[in-house]
Amino acid sequence: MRPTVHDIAAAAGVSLATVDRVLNQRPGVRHVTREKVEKAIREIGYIRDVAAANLAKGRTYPFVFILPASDNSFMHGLNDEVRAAVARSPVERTDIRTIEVPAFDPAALVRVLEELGRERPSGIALVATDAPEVRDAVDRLVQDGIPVVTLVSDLTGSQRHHYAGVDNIAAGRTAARLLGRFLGGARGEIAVLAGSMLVRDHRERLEGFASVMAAEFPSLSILPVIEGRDDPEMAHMLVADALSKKSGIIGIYSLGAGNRGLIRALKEKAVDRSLTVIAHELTTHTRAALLDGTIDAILNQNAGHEVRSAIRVLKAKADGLAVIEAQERIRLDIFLKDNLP
Amino acid sequence: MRPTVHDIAAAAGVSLATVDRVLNQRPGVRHVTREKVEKAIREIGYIRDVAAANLAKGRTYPFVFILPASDNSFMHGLNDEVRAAVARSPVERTDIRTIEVPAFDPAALVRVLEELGRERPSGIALVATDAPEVRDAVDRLVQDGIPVVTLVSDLTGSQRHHYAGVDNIAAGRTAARLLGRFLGGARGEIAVLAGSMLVRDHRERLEGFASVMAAEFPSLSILPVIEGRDDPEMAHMLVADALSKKSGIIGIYSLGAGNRGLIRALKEKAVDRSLTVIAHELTTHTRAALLDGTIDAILNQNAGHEVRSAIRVLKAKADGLAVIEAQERIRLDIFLKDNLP
DNA sequence: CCAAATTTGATGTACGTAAATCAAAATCTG
DNA sequence: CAGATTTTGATTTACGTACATCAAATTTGG
Repeated sequence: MRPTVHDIAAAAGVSLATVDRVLNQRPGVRHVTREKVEKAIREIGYIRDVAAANLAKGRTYPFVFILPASDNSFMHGLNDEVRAAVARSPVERTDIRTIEVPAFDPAALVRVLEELGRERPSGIALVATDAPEVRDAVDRLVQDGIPVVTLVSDLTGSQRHHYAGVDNIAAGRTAARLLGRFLGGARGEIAVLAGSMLVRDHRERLEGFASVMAAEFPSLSILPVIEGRDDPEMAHMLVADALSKKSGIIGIYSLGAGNRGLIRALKEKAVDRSLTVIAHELTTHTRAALLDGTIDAILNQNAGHEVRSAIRVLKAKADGLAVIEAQERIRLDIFLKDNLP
Repeated sequence: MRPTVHDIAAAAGVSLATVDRVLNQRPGVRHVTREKVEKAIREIGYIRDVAAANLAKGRTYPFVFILPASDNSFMHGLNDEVRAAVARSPVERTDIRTIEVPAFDPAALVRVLEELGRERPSGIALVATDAPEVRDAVDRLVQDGIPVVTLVSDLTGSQRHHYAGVDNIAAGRTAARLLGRFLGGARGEIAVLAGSMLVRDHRERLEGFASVMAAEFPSLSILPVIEGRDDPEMAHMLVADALSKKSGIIGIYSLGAGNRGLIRALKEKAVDRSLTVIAHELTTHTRAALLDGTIDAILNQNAGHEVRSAIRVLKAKADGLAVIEAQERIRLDIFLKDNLP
């Protein structure tokens, strides 16, 4: 049987109450006694039974998720995953609330964060808009002792405790290599469709993409970035326009959302041309496009994993426990038409 | 507060004892009463507090993992992951034992399975060698009510409760598409290195690979499969030999283990040739080869996820609970040099 | 050395469920 | 309808930890 608090008490030659004081860092224990108990804990290899502890505490974790109000499949999916987590709340002892804020609007995000500073939940997860004022607001929360994790998009130079999202520079690099290799040694232009250079994940993807392109595929040149604000309508218009004007385009990297519009433009404009297309985020639309050959590869981040990871990290931080970074690493999925889930 | 057994009792107008009898399917409850209680459970939305239940039961799950005694990095990694799971045993209330059996030896595997049939652990996970006698042994265990999951390699037509591994046909198809597209429209021969056609995962990878190759990349022809028995020495010898004799080889698909030998052969024999190589399993060796350009892509199954998934499934089966198939799906990782973890 | 302050011990209750026991009530059998 | 059988109720203990209370012992300061 695994050792219990009673075993520690016996081993250290103190009472249960003292063991409890040491374990839960309550005051009123002399230094020497505390060390004696800690030694016993180490020696008999005691591990707290978390289930029993939670049961006794009856603790619940009030968490808040701040999500952008974007009308694209990825954000809808993220929303669904948060709702799924809410559904698991009774089992996980979490109490999750979501707040929607306008997308790409640092001021609105800051207002919500300041409001939460007063409310003091056990943890906050946010899809960050990368702006100095947001960073400052997050840093204030962290200074106040509230656990904060960024979700999907990180916050430059902030003190946030953790980032639950993919390595976007690596994602961009991967996209470049796939595109470059799929195109063989062909010569031509590559169009890049992004949401906004205001969000860090898009900037980073572009950065990674451009650096590998420049270093390893010199026969391909990148056109100025098209910013579609993750909006299908806007993306459609801009891409259709680019395809009409530039006949040298042989590849497209769509690093943001709003792929519905991109796909529509491709089907209208590029039936005669054979474009190689790499897009982000697996949705109903990108999936269908991958299967029918409109898109050649999809890079994906699993929203469910991100949300679950964020919750695990927030819990750990709220309890002052360590996070196993390797376990919380979010993988970049690469989907071809053959390995779709 | 979430409802408890007391709330059910009150709602159904019966005693706690009766509720307990219904919840834990103990005998001695009239049909009408049982229905009354079940109705109350549904209506107030009671969910059993698993933590409290496990605490009360003090139950542990004796599980057995049967692993092949193969000297390759992947099996070593799998072993490590099982050991890591053993380390987590006290927390997870599992009691995991591992048994090593000679690789590719159905008879030895059957002997172990029959032995376990007498011992009756709470669950068995095995890396299956795909043979009829193994299938029969597994089916007997299943008939006996012992939960069985296959790990990494599945068992044709058996009654095993679950398979914790990747979709190997999809893996082979993915490898074919990557190789085909990386090679552009080039014409030439593709060598395939496998471990043994005795294990189902290798057969399936080949099947998927060959079908996409035939359908979509007719300019590439597949050479007869080289069987290296997942052994680095043997793989080295066979690949070196093939490279010397066949000058038309422009690509290699290594679908099994023993990649150390393959890489050594490539570095010795193919310095002057530019081969496109796709291999399975991310190990120290394949990782280095990917980074230095000897290998172009690595398909990987995360052994840690497979082991943890197997344990979750065995637990669920042992408790007679449902498995969320979507959650237990093992993803196929695709690594280029840019997205290595 | 005494009083005050600090440290430690002893003990009990709670969390939600499992499981057992024994008594009481209801139902069935002939 | 008596007696046997089945069903139900009431109650208790246990799991391992958290947390609170009060008393006793020890240490500290003056």
